[in-house]
Amino acid sequence: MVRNATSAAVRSDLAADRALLGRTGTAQRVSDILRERIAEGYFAPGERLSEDAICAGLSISRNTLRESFRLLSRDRLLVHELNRGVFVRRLTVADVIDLYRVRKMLECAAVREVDGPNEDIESIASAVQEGDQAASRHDWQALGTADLHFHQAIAALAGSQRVDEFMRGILAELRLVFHAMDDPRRFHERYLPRNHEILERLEDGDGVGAERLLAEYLDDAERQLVNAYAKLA
Amino acid sequence: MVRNATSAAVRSDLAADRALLGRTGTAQRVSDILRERIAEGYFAPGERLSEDAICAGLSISRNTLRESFRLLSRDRLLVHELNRGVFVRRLTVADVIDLYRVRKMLECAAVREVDGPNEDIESIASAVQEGDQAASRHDWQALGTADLHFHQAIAALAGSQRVDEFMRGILAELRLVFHAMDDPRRFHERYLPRNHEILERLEDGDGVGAERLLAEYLDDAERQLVNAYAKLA
DNA sequence: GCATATTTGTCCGTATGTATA
DNA sequence: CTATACATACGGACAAATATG
Repeated sequence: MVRNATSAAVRSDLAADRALLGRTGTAQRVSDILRERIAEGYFAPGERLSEDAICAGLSISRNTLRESFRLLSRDRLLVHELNRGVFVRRLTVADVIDLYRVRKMLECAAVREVDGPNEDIESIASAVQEGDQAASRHDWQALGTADLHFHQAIAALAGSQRVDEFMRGILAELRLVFHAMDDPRRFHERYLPRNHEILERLEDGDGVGAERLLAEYLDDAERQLVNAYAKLA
Repeated sequence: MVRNATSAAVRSDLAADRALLGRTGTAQRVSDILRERIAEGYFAPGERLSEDAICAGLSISRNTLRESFRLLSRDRLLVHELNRGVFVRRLTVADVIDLYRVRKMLECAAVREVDGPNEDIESIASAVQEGDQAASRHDWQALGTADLHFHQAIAALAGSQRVDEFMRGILAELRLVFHAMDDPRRFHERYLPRNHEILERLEDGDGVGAERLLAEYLDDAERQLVNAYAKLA
């Protein structure tokens, strides 16, 4: 009986894994855990991740953990130095500039095509709403993630699975930059009203107008972020 | 003496590895070998790659090979099915459309910014020249890769390391599509003169003119490729 | 539908090489 | 220079899933 119940619980876990197609089990699961830890800043940029320590902590083998490390290195969240181990990525100012160059290309191209009602705009609107609620709660962490959701939704206007995935990676890297800064409040707070404006243009079907606002937004954000980041490095 | 000479030779190999920063040794090397085999069509789309067979063939352990598989899966060249193994990716028509959507976004945005002399245009010119030579040799395989080099150089105009890498992946996927087709000649041959035209515009600093030609090029190529590919699937 | 062989998933132990105190 | 700690890579083992008869 008990054995059956346990077996059923395990089975449903495996079924859930199977649903997410690429799942290979442990390695993928572990990489998701580590990705989360990195995203929330538990592992700081520059920190070295010891194989033995994490193996022991998560009760997995070195081989499995190494597979997880590979996945995260591929996502640029970890850097692998030969015979030295893996470290949480520490981005340079040049990286920040590169990230914003990519964002300008993708996000601007995505909004420019908008010339009428588009159902994908709903997810942009809900990201803006998410930001409003976070701001009213004075939850600046949540405001930051709402801003990322906003721009992820912007990129999704392109309607390309690969652009979506690329953008996810870009924003995950950007999160590393935000974690290196002390005060996320002032940074994200300033841009909330501009997200509203961009949304309005899109809802009016004015893609080129939205593009202009978005380009200004990204230039300002890049300038401010580079200034703040250069002081730390 | 002999021992010293051998040691020196090995050392220079390792030094070369170290120079290419991300090198982690065997796994990376093996993934490069497999990537090459896939690119040249030795492993056909849909084919399963046996762990034992490749381990034996390359004289490496399963653990190392599995790390290589991870790397290639991350590049979308292999797909990993749980408890079934890895297969060479087989792209759908939707994938082809997605790939061209990305190309239009990136390549058009890259050329649009050109408004004057640019040293990066040299590599575009040499790719065109590479295509001319391949065509004169009637080497259609080489013509195909020259075309890919051309578009890689186009994307490089953006001046972003991440865009370069993304584009490399996009074009590697596209190679899988070309391998599924029988006659690469007619496909690539048609577009060589258009590459010349685009290059001329860029050398004249006419970015927007180049963008228009490039957009037409990509639309035509997509249409033709989708038609040919739909017949196979 | 069942029993088989094959293949993958995961883990362990170890020998070797590398970096660092 | 030595010693310690760690990463790399290998080979073997067993369970679980899949493919085959």
